[in-house]
Amino acid sequence: MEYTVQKLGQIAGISTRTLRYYDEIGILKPARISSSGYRIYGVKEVNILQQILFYRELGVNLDIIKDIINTNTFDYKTALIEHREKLLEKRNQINLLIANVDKTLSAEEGRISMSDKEKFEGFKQKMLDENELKYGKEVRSKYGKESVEKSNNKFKNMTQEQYDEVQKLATDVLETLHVAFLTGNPASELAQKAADLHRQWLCYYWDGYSKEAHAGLAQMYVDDERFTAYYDKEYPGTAQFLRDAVLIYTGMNK
Amino acid sequence: MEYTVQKLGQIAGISTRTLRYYDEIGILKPARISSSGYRIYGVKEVNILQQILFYRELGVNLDIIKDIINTNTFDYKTALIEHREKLLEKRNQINLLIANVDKTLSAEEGRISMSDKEKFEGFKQKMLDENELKYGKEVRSKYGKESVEKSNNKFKNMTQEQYDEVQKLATDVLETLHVAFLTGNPASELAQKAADLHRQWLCYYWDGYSKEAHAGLAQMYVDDERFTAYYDKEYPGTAQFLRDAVLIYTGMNK
DNA sequence: CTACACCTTAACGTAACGTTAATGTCAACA
DNA sequence: TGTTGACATTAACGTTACGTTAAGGTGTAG
Repeated sequence: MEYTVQKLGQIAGISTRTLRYYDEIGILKPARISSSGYRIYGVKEVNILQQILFYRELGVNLDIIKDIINTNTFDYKTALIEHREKLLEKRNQINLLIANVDKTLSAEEGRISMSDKEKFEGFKQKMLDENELKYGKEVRSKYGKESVEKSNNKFKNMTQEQYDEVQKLATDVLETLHVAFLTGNPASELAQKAADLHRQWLCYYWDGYSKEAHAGLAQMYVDDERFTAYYDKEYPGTAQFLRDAVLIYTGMNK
Repeated sequence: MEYTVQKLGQIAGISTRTLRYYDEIGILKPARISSSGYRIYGVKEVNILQQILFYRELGVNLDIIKDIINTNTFDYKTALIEHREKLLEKRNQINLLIANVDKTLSAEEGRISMSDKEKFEGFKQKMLDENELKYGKEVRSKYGKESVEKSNNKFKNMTQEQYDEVQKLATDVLETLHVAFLTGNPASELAQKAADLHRQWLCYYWDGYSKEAHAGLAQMYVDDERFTAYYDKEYPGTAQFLRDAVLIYTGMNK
């Protein structure tokens, strides 16, 4: 079976230009050149091309693909694992970009809702505002405004007892956390208790609990200095400790 | 406050080349040109530059940024929301790539298991140990031991009947495929039956079935010559036929 | 007056091809 | 045999957002 550029291009689903380019950069040379100067590819070249396209689809750089196919002692598996790492990194970058866009969008909304704030009154309302100010933006940016609004509604409908319970939970979390912190082990029973209390506390604010969101918030406690300051006030390092505990608690620690 | 290229570049954290380029493409013109031809920027330009850099950080194309800052009737919010969509799409693509790499890696193991299986029929545990020795450490360190153990347990817990069923399914897939192949139509009933058998077979190896992953694997059968060789052994073209059938079966054939 | 830091324009290089442009080749048909 | 149309070839510019020389003019401190 011999193929010209177009035939090979057709069965492989790529352009003739691509084949010429691959010839040019030495990634796929034709089996031979016809008397009239045509590129003629054979079965071996088809297989190599399949390899190339396979890696290309995975987003691997052509230079590296060149190494892959030129090195017969190539470690296929290691290469894929390394490539996977790169993809994860890329995804993280995009996640960051998304978070930034979200933040911007919610900040924009924040400005608009500021004018609506006159409607709000009462101490619960004040608390809400504070909460909003403190956590709204970040949480909103991460999990969408819907959940935050749900949370606000939930909070507005709290009874006095429920409200007291929340306050108590908040201090419980902190106290348990501090004692656990002294043990130094975020997997310890006490630390896990703290993480569980933290989850309970959260559930007063979030309508739908999810491990991912919980772990994400815990990570934020470390990333955002305002949160860090709150938890580290008495014992520096507590925020990080809480994050570790929550990661274990949620099973999100890889 | 007036700035030359370098001063502005320093406070903005960008190169002088970038500023000249922005001038060149008309995205940021200096306030005036000094008698000696130097670019002189003012406060207004600093603000515009901040805008530019802000959008740039979000990954927005310079052409679009140009529109944004040149159009006073520009709808920032819509633009950002659209940009967000694009980012989400990109992330999905990367997720797909990651999933493909993962499946490739695990399928690779599956393939090795298969060839070993024939040799060591009846010695499942021994094979498990070998697998563990060869790949356990590496995969475990990269992906956490959980998934590997899941896979092992799944395999270990197979009854003899289940094991036979897998073997039978594998040959069923191949036989059905070969007969269907002669019809030449991957949408034919028989070809779809083969795709379904293939799915059943897969489900013995994959913990969570998904159309995307199934289609991805089928594509790999065409892209990777080792898989191609397996399916094309008797009738060349079978791998591609299976892929087409699976693409139709999963509805991923656009 | 001389360094020396700073400014300028011009032009090539990057990754992976797409897209003309100008021209040669092959098979088929009148 | 001549023509047509589908194929092939090389060459070269265009794409993004600058980095990197190169060659030369300007401003100011010593």
